[in-house]
Amino acid sequence: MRLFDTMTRELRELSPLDGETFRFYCCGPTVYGPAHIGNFRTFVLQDVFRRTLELSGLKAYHVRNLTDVDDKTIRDSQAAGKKLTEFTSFWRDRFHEDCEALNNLAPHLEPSAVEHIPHQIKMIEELVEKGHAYSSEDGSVYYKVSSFDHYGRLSRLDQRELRDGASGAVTDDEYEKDNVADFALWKGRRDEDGDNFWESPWGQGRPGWHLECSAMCREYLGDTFDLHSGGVDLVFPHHENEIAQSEACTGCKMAEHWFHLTHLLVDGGKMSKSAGNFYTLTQLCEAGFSPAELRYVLISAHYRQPLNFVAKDKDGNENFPALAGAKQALQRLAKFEQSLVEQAGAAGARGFEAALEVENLGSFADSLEALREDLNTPDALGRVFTAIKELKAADLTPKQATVELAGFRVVMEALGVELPKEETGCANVPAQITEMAQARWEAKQSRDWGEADRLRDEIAATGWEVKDTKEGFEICPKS
RNA sequence: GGCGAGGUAGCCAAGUGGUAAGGCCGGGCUCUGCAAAAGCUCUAUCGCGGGUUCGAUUCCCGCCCUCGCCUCCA
Repeated sequence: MRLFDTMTRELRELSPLDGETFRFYCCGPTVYGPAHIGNFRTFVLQDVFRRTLELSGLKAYHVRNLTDVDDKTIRDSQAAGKKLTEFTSFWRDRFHEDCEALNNLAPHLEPSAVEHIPHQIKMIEELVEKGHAYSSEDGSVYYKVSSFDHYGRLSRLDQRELRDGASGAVTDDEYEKDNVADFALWKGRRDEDGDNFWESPWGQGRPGWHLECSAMCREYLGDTFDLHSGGVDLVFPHHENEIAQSEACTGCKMAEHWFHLTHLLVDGGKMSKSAGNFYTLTQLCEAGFSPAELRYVLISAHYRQPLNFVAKDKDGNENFPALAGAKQALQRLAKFEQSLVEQAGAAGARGFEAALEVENLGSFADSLEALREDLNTPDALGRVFTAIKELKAADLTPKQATVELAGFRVVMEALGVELPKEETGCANVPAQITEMAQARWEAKQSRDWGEADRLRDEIAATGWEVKDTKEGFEICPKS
């Protein structure tokens, strides 16, 4: 499989350094609140990446950390009057629930930052010893950027003119740095941190953000590993700083490949709480959409392209046209799968494990190929629908249908798309409504159209909708 | 100011040096009492101006516009 590499700015073939297992690290969430759909664009596409890798026959080892100690987790746990770990484990669990709902495969390993503070301290000691870090009077330790020749390579910093404080995010605990570009490895204890401090050779304090990833990568993936991934915003400074820390420490190239995912936009602009366009999975589910529908939207654009999540229609109503479209598209995919099942004469296997076994993808080979070429999810999706159109026109033998069905399912597994189950009406229909629907059915059978339509209107007035099917009728909440 | 991405049908979104995938919506048709569902089908010359070329949406130059990032935000 080929993938764009941020460092070299070119598509590169992926092959495991150790010849066996492709080992990669994804920067995980900071667990201090609900993850938003922008976070999930990244995590979902990383998941599609991992699935594609495995379905291509490569063995994968996926590590994704949890940032469960930093200034925000400390601040918000204090505000909530909770112990740090109690606070972060709550949000960690919510994150896991969302990931599962979105059908993301769990990473093989999910190390937590707060459980690796000794590893971080050890690394800082090494950096101080090698002259790449210095401590300040307040008990903080900073990385000396000027000591690392390659600093800025990933983000092409040498070509930039950094505008001091352009992001408006410089915080006051950065006062004691020698140079603005230097960053904290260790931060001295502050009163407002409460119980959240750890002992270190520089006194009590807390770890800096960038270091956790360097320490955990080294611990679980070694000095050099295959690929490192995260959102584009992490290119600078986070990944730049990770490289500086790790490579200054080990003397080895940290990662062979850098995989960055472009942000999601909402209605053409940046998502933010203040703009009122900050969406979580829970909110979208409450609005009547499913996680699978969100996933479909999230993979509908190429990962190096901004994805415009349309939340408001042209009249400004927040009714999520993008998700409504996804609902339709998934419905069609499900119908198609069902028709193939009928033609094949068997239900067949389904699921990621089963997909790994399939070799002949039939008409869907192109789609997997599209994923293998720089993870082109929209192209893959387009090819799926094109194949469907052709297959519908064809007269398949049961054997051919079986092959196509298996191929189709492999691609759905690669994308991690879960198709909606065939709906057989709604479970919570009030008895009174069911009786009316039954009466309408009887009127209809006796060809009393007037009465049948009258009853249907009457039912509609209560918020329910009767639809006829091949065998009879079904009742759903009116949409 | 610097760096980066991008401007393709009503919306979303691929792609290519030889006149542009796919999805949603919408229109038409078929089917069924009607409706719904389903099936079939229709809808663009690719921001603007130059250049290179037999030929550019695709390459180069200029311009306009949008979006993101610029030290702890996926």
